[in-house]
This record gives sequence, structure tokens and C-alpha cells, in this order.
Amino acid sequence: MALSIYNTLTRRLEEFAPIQAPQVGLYTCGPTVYDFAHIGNFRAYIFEDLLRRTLRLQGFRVTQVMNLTDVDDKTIRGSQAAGVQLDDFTRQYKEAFFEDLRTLAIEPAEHYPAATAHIAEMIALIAKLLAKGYAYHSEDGSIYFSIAKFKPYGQLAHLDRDGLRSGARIAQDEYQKENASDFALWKAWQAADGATAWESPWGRGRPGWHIECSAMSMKYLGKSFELHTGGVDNIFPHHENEIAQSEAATGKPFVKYWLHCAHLVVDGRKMAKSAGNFFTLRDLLQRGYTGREIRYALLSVHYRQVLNFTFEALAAARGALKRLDEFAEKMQNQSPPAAAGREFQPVNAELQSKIENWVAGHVAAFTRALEDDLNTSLALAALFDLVYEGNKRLAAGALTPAQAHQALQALAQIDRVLDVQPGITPLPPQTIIDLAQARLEARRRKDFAAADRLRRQVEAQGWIIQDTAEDFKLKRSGAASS
RNA sequence: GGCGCGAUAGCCAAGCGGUCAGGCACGGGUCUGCAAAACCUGUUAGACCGGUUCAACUCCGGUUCGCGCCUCCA
Repeated sequence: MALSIYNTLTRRLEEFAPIQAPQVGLYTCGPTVYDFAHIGNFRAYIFEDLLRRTLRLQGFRVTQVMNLTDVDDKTIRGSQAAGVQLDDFTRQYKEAFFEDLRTLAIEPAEHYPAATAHIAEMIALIAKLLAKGYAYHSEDGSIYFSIAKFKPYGQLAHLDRDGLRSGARIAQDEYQKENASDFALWKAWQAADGATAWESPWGRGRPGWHIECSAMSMKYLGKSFELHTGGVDNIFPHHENEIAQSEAATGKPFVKYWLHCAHLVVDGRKMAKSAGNFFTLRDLLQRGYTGREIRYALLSVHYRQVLNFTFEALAAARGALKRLDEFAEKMQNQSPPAAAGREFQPVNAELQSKIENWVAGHVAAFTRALEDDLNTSLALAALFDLVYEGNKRLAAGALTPAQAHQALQALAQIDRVLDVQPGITPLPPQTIIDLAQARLEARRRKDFAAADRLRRQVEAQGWIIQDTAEDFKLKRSGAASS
């Protein structure tokens, strides 16, 4: 089965077919680096990570580009408020962004072009649009794109010009434009811009927002490429304008598949600083949640569904991961010693085929779910079916070491996409180990009162003792995670 | 007004015209000194009104409610 994805352009589920397999160009709209990114942003980046990993699993060679918007109204305003140069202001948020990506196990893209490093490319693109008659000068020296000149305008958002006009807000600089829906390619310098300005053939100024994505995506991925993604709010006007600029300039189709993820709400309401339900990744880490828990929570809902982010959902993610961790550990303990290092020898061909039937079936179901427009909810169900069946066999004493090893390999395969790293349990501090050891000794003396007291001490510090036949295991409890 | 999305059990969340989604939480049981984990087992569904059909949570129409976008918010 092939990968099918929902294309915003056609509003249909389509089979994914690259322009020139196995190469795939993927442009993902990145952050505006004026503040720490919030979990809504990360929902989009995790969706893009999922897409990227799924494509790679399918054997495609992905070249991903994620832009960094480091010049716009907000970054300029922020740098001025902070009293520092624009570069210095945005640098700290760029660094924070990459740190957050690592926390969430988001695979790095191949390119992270910054807008300020591509002014020349943008100027060249604008010059081309002027030369072809798609753009015009306004009185103040800005350059606007004329949507009236680009007939297919509205194809992505499925808006017609009447629809645009009737509901459009009145832009402050509307009097500068021929049409209220025209958008800026180049903004003439204003006093509010301070020192932030570049020379252009049309005087000092700075680029409009949309032009950076056209210029940079085509620079790194070519005039036509496969995939372009972002949040649903980007459909209009940002992506619509990108199409207009790019196709007007090149005369070629810009992007084959447009994918957009739905928004995230918190407690059923739109996330807003004023509503007190606004969270950055850092806020959540401070509250004791881990990157993998947040990653799991964001991954567990289909990308085109509005995701209701709650602390209850994070608790559920923690519980689900615990189940995966326990499973991975059991399978490790049951695996043949040799399997840790190298390939083991299956007992015989008949056994081998049985193993593949039950383990591989779940992996196939997982893959099939992803191929169905990245249906992670369904994919996770397949994963937990594997867990359930493995546990059941183990409890029945019917799980051979070879099968346990197969289950582990399946888990590893699935985790190439999920990357929640099941089975990696943190080492307890020595004080906890000492307490648990003391309890074991009390238990062996049958001094259960002392043993229970020691157990409670360990639990108070966020650890759980699990007795085994020989000694004990230590697990983090959900209550006091870090 | 325009474009679009949704309503499934205590919470989160899928597929499917008839047959177990899955996770979290909760009840009972097995196991355990007690636990934990695991297994067995149980409880709570398809907003509302019509229609199509032998059969609708699933298809069609309508109603209600909620949400997103409509010029620089992922």
C-alpha cells in the first residue's frame, strides 16, 4: 500500500507520488523568532516530524527546509523593546528553538535558512515579479503584489475575490494599494524600523513576510517540489500568497501537495496569554512533564483534528508510556543474551514463520495506519495490540526468547517514527538504591513493618519498588517526574 | 456574509453499512507477606430530528451546539 495524504489544494485524499522519486522536497514553515515557541507551534513541528519520518520509512530521500523568520514587525518591535540589535535579539530565540526541538526528539531538517540571510534572493524574486508586471510600486516606495494579475489566486484557500472583499479587514495601509487584498513584497523603511533596513533597487526597506518562503523554498528545493506544510492558519493568506508569488515568477507549478495541521486548544479553548492557558514547552518542563510525554500527547491525535491539550492528556500520555516501558523491559529480560549484541539464530523455520505472523502483523498494521494520512491514533492502537499480545504470551509462559527478541525489533521499528524510546528508564540516585536494598534485607528477615516503612520512604521520593524473584526493580512514579 | 472542520462512553480518541478499536481512569478476580507490573473480567457510547436500507455510530437531508480562517497567529 502506498502513502496517501490529504491535499489542501484539492481537498482530497491523494496517493503520494513524488515528482522524481525517491527524492522528496519538504518545506515546513518555521518559527518567527521573537519569543519562545509554544506547544501549539510544536504540534505543527511534531506533525512535520511525523511526516518526515513516515516518508523516510517509505524509502524516500527527504530534503526538508524549515525557515526561521528573523525579521518582521514582531522581531523588530521586540529587539527595540530589549534595546539590542535585531540579530542579537533573534539569536537567543533561535537557540532556544533548537534546544526545544531536541527536547521533543524532532529530527533536524536539512536546512534552516534565516530570512535575513536571503535578502538578495528575495530582491531578485521581487525584481522578476516587477519585470513580469505582477507587482507595482506604491507612493511610499513599497512594492505590492497585484492579485488581480494572477488569475488562479484563491485556489488553495478556495476563496474568490468577492469573498475576500466582503469580509476583509481594512488594512491600515490600504490607501497605498490598488486592491485591499494585494500584499507587500517589499516594505519601504519607516521610522519604526529603526536600524533594521536593507538596500534594494527601490530604496531602503525590508521584505514582506510571504516572499521569504517563496525565495528560500525555491532556492533549496527548486521551482517545483513535493510538499509544503504548516498550520491551518497559514492556508490564507500566507500559503495562498506564496503560490501567487512563486508561480507568477516561474510560470511553473509551485508545490504538489499542501498539508496543514489543525490547531491545538487548551481545555477546549483557544490558547491565549490573556486566557491564562498559554504554555511554552519550557512551562511544561517546569511543571514536571518530560519531552517524550509531551511528544506522545501531541502525536496521539490525528493531525487534522483539533487537539485538546490538557494536563489530563499529559497524565494519560505518561501512563501509556509507562505501559510501553514495562513491555520493552520485559521483552529485554526475556530475550536471549546473545540478542543484545548480534543477530540470534531462530530455532527453526516453522517457529520463525509463526513469530513473524504475530509480530510482523502488528508492525504492518502500524505502517498501514501511517500510510492512511498519518493516522497516529490508529497506529498507536496497533502498537498496543502488540504490547497486549506479547504480555499475554509472556503471562501464559508461551513467549520464547526468540519471540521476545522479535517483539523488541518490532518496537524499535515502530519507534523509528514515534521516537518515544520505550524502555529507557532513568537510573535512580544512590540514596534510593540504598533504601531499596535495606528494604530487601528487612523483607528477607520477614520484618515486614520495616520493609513497608522503607517502601513508603522510597515512594515519597518519587520511586516505586517492584519486587522480583531475586531482588527488586526501581521505577519512577508518575507523581514526581522531572 | 464567504470558506472549512467537528459533536463517539468518566477523560482522550479511531475504524467500520451487520462482527473487539486503542490509551488513561474506575470496579471485581488471579498472582504477591503487602504492593507494583502483567493477565482474566466488568461498567459507562455514538448531540437531536427525519430519510435510504433487511440492517445506520457509519450513507443522505435538516436542526442544535462548538470551533477555525477570511491580509503578516503553527
